[in-house]
Amino acid sequence: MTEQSLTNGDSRAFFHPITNRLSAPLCQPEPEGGVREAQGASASGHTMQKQHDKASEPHRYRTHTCGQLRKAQVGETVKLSGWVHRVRDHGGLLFIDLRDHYGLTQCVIEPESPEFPLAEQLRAEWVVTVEGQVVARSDDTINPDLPTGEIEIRIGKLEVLSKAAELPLPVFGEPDYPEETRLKYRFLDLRRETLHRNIMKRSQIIASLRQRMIEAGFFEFQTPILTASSPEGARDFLVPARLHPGKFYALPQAPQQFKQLIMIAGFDRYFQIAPCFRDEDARADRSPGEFYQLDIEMSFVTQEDVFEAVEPVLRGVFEEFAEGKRVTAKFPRIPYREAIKKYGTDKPDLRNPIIMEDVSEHFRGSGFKLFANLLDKDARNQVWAIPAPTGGSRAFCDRMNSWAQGEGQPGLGYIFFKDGAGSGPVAKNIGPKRTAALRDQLGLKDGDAVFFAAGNPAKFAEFAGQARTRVGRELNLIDEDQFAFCWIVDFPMFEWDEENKKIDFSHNPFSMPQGGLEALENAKSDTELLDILAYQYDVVCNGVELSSGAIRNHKPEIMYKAFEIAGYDRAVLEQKFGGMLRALQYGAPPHGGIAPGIDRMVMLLCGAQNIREVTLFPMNQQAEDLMMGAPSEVSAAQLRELHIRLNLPKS
RNA sequence: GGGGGUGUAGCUCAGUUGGUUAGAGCGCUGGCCUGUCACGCCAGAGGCCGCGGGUUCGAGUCCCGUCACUCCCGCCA
Repeated sequence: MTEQSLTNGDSRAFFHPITNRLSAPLCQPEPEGGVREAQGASASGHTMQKQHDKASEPHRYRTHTCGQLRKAQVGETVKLSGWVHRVRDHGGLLFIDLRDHYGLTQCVIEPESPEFPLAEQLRAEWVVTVEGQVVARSDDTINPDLPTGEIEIRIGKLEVLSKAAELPLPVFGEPDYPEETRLKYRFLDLRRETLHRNIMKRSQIIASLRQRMIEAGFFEFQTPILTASSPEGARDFLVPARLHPGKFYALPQAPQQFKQLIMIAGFDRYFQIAPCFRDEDARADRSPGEFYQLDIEMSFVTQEDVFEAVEPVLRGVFEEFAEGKRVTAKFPRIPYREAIKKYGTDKPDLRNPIIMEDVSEHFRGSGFKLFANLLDKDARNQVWAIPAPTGGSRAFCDRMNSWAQGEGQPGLGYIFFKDGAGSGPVAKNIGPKRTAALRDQLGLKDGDAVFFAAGNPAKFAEFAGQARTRVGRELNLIDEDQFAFCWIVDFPMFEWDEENKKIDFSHNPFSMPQGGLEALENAKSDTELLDILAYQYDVVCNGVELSSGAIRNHKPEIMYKAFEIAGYDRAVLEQKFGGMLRALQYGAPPHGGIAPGIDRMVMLLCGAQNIREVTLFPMNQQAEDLMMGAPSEVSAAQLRELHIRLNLPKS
């Protein structure tokens, strides 16, 4: 199915210039060969065909789908049901484009037909059944953009199954409509080709993931939706417990503890297409409230084992749905600190070829006093170069500079190279020798430029990363034709919490520190503690963080120590993670896992900029479901039963 | 909680330094049309210019406030 569904799912090459519909409709059987039945189509397709072959009693609604008929069926009497996509009324002749999930078929009727008066009344999105003969179109009326374009149905009988009121949102042509309208009438929006195709692709991606995981020896288990509130992380969604006045369930932010308990229970390899709930504000790539993860956990594994299990699944599913784009053959492993130094972020977009470098030595004691003084003042300070191949014009450099100022930076120093020399104020100040040395280190040539960020890298790395991204985009250096994966490894176990002036977990308190208990006990100072790494990793694709994962800490004594370092005493740990701690005391296998975000994978594979384009029934940014009217008020009786009294804000 | 953008017909948008009766395209309704597939042609309906206040002889236009949507920051172990 895989290669073929790719072809069928490919939109652009087959995009119908006029109807905006795919010429190769979603999941339709191929005419010749006939084996090419994609999922979804097959079941009903087979049934229909069988019933048709029995001939005497045609199916109540259809003998074929709207994407199915070809020249081979010319002469047959068929029955199709679907939506009226478009009517073209020529007075003496009337065309109806009939649409269903599988495609589009043109039906035609003439005034002599007894059904003509009814046909004239048809409006967009009415649901109808059409019965009639398949006829070949004459050569000059064939529509080559439609898979069914060689035939049409001469309407014999016409039945209206369901009328449609005037549409708040047209399906045909997919004109731009406000998000609010699209969400309120989501069922109409979903009929549109683009969304319909995205949702189908999502379904196929999930089916593929599931199949790949099962083939790799993982078992799918369900974990509770009503569970206990967990102290760390995001805000919980709470559900009042009727049987326990004053107490609440929480929806799981992720099945994190459950999947570890599954390992401790001896099931060895777990996965789940897991819903996760976090009551945090939305972003374009983040649904408010709920999202899905491919949740994975494995026993008796090292970090390397997790990579070797997960990498083929991700690579495989991306290759399957990439529609020709290249997918990284072997995901490079980049230590966290190296990622920050080279890319200014822990989720680098490796399609961007720019790699930043430390060029402090070229500025130390140089005539460019601003940088030279910075380097003298504090040993931690550095100067980083952001090479900008082909960016060697004053106009571009100035544009970058004013962008930086708009970002609240003092500016963005630069040198651009032409006629064998470096130009710009920085080059003037450091002189030709240092300028040439810089150029050589960075491998730049005439027509290129380089930008500089200076100060304490901990403070400017993020901005430098943004500059790198911007340079890459503005200069068209980003190779859009690939999915570039990498593993980011060796995340620090702890980080400095500036707000509370203390050490805190940088990621997940359940991660195993590299070096184990010894490492935690041997660290003498905050600095040494902050240097401890964890078996904690991310997988990143095209600058999108798909997932975090870790080898878990399966030893209670390490857990106690780690929490102690982060400033939580024993009692807190026992109270908050009692179940987990208890489980660790009765024989826990070493284990680890990961949980790639499914919505983000689908977004990448659909080329969608917004998560609502790959979600069936999304909420808006205020976390409201405009179609169902959620959240909603509830009755006084419901509240009473739950022992809840509202205490609403005044305004 | 904070910042940016947007808000004129069902939709996409135009609307001059503030000046008569607020326009276009698409859609909708009606009529005509026998080969269209973004069909074509003719006619018509459709507006609290997001809402409230202010400045002015006069506000779609200027000012203040507010609301809605969206993007971002905070937040997302």
